Amino acid sequence: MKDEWTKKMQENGMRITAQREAIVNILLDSEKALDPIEVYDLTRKEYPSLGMVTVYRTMECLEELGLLQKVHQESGCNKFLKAKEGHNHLLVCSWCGKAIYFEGLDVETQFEKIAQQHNFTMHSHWLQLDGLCQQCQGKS
Amino acid sequence: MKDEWTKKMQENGMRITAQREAIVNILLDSEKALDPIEVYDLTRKEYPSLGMVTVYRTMECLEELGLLQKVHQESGCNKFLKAKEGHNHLLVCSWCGKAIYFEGLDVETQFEKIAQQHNFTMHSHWLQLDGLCQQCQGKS
DNA sequence: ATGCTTATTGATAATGACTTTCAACTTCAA
DNA sequence: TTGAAGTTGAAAGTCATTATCAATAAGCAT
Repeated sequence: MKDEWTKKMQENGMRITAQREAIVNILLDSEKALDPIEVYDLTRKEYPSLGMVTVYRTMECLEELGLLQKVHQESGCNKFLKAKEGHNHLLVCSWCGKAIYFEGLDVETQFEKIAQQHNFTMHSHWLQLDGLCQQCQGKS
Repeated sequence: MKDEWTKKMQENGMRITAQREAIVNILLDSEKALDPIEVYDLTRKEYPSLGMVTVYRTMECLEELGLLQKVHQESGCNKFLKAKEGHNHLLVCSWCGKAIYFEGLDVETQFEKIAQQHNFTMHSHWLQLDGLCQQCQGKS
């Protein structure tokens, strides 16, 4: 997965720097969506001199390359999760933030139908289930 | 609808002021989700001395009362739409912002099933279709 | 209607997230 | 190895949102 990211970054003219590697490692390791400050704090454990600006810039690039995907939660709308191609259906734990892409739901056709009924041309949809994962049940 | 809002506001100890009435009018009239600045600008046409802070506070209260619902869009995550009880399925025009609550989709059971499969207890879900409404087709 | 308690208002200041700027530094292709 | 071009981080700037507080207004009790 890291190779894939590195490749895509290089292909798009991005240089691989130590800072970017550290940031990418954090993002790839995380099973929850992270905002820039969280990434900053986590990454500085490995790379203390890292600047906040670098985090913003790197995450922006990674999103543009489709490697990161924005996740909106109660806890913030600036959180990013490693993207999973063609899967924008998410199950998110509202306590710990753990995010799981799920499949096995065949609703796209129904979505299209709804859109047509209202004379909309649909471009994208967004489906997110919020709840508590097994570890966090009973905590809220 | 306005009566309903006024009633709910009063029941919860909120006083009905001219400013709040003006803000509520704007929100009830709008067929798209608005952010605080948009509400501020629109409302000042009727009530020029209105302060930004009042907009923030009023909208916050209205959200707490369940009269407003947050809508996340590309254009911002601080937009609010008049809520429709029990309907969190939205069709949003990505050009003009027009938002329509839709029904006729029976997916809650499937959502529950997905959650169970991953040992989640689901609390809420969020479904939004983004596209272009009839008037805006061909504009983007 | 009148007064009084208490919520509300808006100007101002403060905060906090994010962006811009720029000189020094690093990557990587030649 | 060298140099052009991308990258970095400190500092300053911007913008949305929040806190503060004295003045004001709502609405209840009289």
